[in-house]
Amino acid sequence: MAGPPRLTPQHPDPLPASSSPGGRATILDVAAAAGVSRQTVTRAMNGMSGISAATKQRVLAEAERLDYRPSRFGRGLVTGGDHQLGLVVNDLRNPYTPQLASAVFRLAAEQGWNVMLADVDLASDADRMVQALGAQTDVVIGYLGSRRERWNELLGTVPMVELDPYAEPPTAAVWIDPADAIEVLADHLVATGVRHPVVLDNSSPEHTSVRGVLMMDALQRRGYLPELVHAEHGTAECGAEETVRILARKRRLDAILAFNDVMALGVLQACRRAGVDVPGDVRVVGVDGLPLGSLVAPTLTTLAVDLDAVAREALDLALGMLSGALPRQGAAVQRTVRHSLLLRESA
Amino acid sequence: MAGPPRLTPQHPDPLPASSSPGGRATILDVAAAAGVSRQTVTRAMNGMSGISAATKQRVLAEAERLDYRPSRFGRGLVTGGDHQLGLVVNDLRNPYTPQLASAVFRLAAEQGWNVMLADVDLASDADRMVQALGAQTDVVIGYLGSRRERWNELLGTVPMVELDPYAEPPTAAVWIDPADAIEVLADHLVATGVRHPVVLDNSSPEHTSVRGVLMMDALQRRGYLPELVHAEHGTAECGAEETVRILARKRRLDAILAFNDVMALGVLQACRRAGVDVPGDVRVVGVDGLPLGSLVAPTLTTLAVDLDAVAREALDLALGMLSGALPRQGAAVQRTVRHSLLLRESA
DNA sequence: CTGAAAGCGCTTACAG
DNA sequence: CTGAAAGCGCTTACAG
Repeated sequence: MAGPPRLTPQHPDPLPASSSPGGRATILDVAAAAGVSRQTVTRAMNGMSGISAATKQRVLAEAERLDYRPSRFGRGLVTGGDHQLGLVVNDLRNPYTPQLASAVFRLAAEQGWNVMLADVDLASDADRMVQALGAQTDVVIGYLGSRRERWNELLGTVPMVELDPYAEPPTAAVWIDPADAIEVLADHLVATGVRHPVVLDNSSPEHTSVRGVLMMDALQRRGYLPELVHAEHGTAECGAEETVRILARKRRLDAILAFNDVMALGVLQACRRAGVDVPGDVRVVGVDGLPLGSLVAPTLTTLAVDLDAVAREALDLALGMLSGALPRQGAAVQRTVRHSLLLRESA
Repeated sequence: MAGPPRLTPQHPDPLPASSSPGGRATILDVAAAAGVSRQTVTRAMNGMSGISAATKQRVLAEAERLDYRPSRFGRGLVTGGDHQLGLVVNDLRNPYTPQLASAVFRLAAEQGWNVMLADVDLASDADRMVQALGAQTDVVIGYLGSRRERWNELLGTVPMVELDPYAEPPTAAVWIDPADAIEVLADHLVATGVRHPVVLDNSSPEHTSVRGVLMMDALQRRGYLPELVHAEHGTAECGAEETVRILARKRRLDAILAFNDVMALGVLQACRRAGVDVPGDVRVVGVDGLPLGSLVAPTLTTLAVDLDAVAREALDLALGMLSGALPRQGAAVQRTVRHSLLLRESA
């Protein structure tokens, strides 16, 4: 009746070739160590039913001893995993960036999406970061600047939504358009008696920014002869330095239109230190509408943009492309969000 | 010589059961559609060598037609995937947060780590976010506050490094300790002739913050009878509102120590509007050392913390635990970073 | 309560 | 240049 005696006990799972010499412990290592099958390990690790308290405890102890952590890839492969969104930004320390990122995070979370962030401004290996982002996410949103073609290549099949493109984009994009607000602002400057405005652009002499061009044009069409100043960085420090130079050079000057709010904050600071009254002597205007602008004195007049709207449009495009409801090219995947003049004290 | 004729062409890969009705196309769908094997699809998708231009083009065309994107799980399972770090923060719109996040991102990127961010402050489903974060990352760093026990459970086997714990933590942690700087500050207040300081805490009457307690204690030991004011939120608005109340109530008052820089900015604004000179009438001090504090007038004196150091210690702990060089419990996985007094104009 | 089987979607050898 | 085989680490049925 009895068959030949089994000399070796039947092992529930084949022993792993080597118990991970160098690599992480796997579910089979734990199973072997605890003398159970891998699905019993799964039950213990995930708090599932159908396992005795004693077995569970023994498995968990072995798992801890082996420093076992389930692979997110193995698990994701079978469970499907979560939806993941990549966000490319330029410098988290610029107050604009977290304002945008926060809006994206909030909306994404509402839809059950996780967000991975890549700050490519301070990165020496931005290409690697973008590629890694693409490898870990289902869709990428962000500021791509002049590197968008290269990054679009790097991202391969991962759909991309560009924010604030500097020129007609090859992919989906959300334009952030200051043109209308600039017209309103120019009218406001005329109405308040400005005579000699300066545009403080964040750009190089070879390449004026789009918003710099729009500002100059709107002023010229109203009969102004505005000066255009190029500042290398869009920071408060740079804004302050350029303002010191401008004030030293120009006798007549009664308005400074800065490229963004952060630079305008530097302008305000430089004026304050030079004893120049804002808005009495010089009116100052920023762009972005950061809450920060209402913390300084005088509070900052600015061309505000609704970053919640930017985030909403971007996510809408991203999810639309993913679901197949939207194409991945062409006019159907372009949206526009416009600035609006936010009058505070500085102009 | 010739064998029996093959009536049906040999298919390189078995046809997928159904060409993904509802799900995403897989590599087998593309292989079938292009009439090649899956490894040829891999070659085409990943720009590998060993594939003819014609085949590659045909495969890529089919991939595009089927909207095929390789699964990051399938790929990660075999390639090992990247190292991924989770960061839990409280509110990206608070300027402190991006400053910290930026430091973590920069250091993580230097070591080839990607970062996933979860902002749990504005989230209704913070628990789900933390769990999702744990599922996608190898280690989690962050501000956990009173929810740290629950989240530690949720994270399961994912190691955790708590930042700025409010009390002795069960896990690895980086303390951010203002005690020394507060002593230096208190001496400074004495030296500059302050008589009637107020501590503006971000807390409830039932539970004063650690730093509030330290401030009160340091002042009392120097013979002061400081008043403690509880502000509900750590925002500029709240700081301004409380300051208005304090100014209306107290005739004698010559220093306000705010819970953080952002609140202190609100204090400065309220003083400015009330015609109270800072630092002439009232000295104002914040905590954090945000760059922002040097953009206002007067510039903000503050207890600064080196967030690069915080990020460095946190990453060091995280990577140490992951490599097994560090235990996952106990004193060995606790670090401390101290504030220091940064004297600017407001005190 | 526990385990044997199958399979998630990919890539990396290896063979031709 | 192309394909057959094996396997990454896990979970989900299913069988006992």
